[in-house]
Amino acid sequence: MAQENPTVKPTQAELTLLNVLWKMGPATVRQVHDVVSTTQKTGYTTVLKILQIMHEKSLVIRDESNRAHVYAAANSQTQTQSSLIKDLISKAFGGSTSKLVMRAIDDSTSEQEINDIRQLLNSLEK
Amino acid sequence: MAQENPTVKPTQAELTLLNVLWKMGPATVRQVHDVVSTTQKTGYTTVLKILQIMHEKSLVIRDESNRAHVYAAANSQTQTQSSLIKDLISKAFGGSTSKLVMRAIDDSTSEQEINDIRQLLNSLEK
DNA sequence: GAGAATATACGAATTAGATCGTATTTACTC
DNA sequence: GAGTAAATACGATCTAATTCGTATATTCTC
Repeated sequence: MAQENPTVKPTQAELTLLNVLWKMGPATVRQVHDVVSTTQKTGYTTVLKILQIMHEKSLVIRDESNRAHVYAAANSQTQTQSSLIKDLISKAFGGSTSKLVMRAIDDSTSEQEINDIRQLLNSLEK
Repeated sequence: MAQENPTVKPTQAELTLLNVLWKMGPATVRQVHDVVSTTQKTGYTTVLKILQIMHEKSLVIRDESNRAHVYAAANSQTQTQSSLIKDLISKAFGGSTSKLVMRAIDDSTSEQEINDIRQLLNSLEK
């Protein structure tokens, strides 16, 4: 399952905007800003600038056919999650996925989460 | 299981040095540098500086009783791994541990890793 | 079509991370 | 105790991330 592009790791701020784009689908700067500004006090031009930088990095694609450009995530949420996990595993878990999984499970507190994981594992066993 | 300190998230370079300290135990700048320089071309004073900064941040403790200070990780590897996972879960998995676990398992490629995880799950079932 | 509203573009300021050179201090060695 | 070796301290540079102000361009609305 080779990655098409070398998968640039998004920064903190970039990830925040990607989360919005994954949830909403393609959106204008204003739409993205409206969403993020409900939880953060981020200026409109800040969101614009970050999206522009992300476009340079090919983290997003944009449709410039209208005055208000429409941005969309270039990579799927799943792809991005995978590359972030991979990065963490290599940097902090000596490359061992099972160590990360064990730690994540050990840390699970909520009963709901534990049940979810259990089901996940059951479906894996067959 | 409350955290004693507010758990500062180590940076990339800091994590590299922490990995050495966790493996070697308490060590001098020179010892740390000797190890990291086998895989990277990092200057001695760079390692020194980063350890000093980490000391300010309380990521490491140091024994100054001898001329060559002896540094040790302030938090366990397990603690640090947990906080890094927690951070990733909140930023990229909408707070869902099971989603992260699922993604990690889905991405597992090596047969060995898959077996390790399977065993981990079996031991969890009882 | 003048003016208001709204968009992008651009560049500056700030902060943090990473790197390293040089200065200074400390301790051995003869 | 003079000189060398080796340690820490300090500060400068460079880059990247983040933020936002201002300039400029476009489109609506009367």
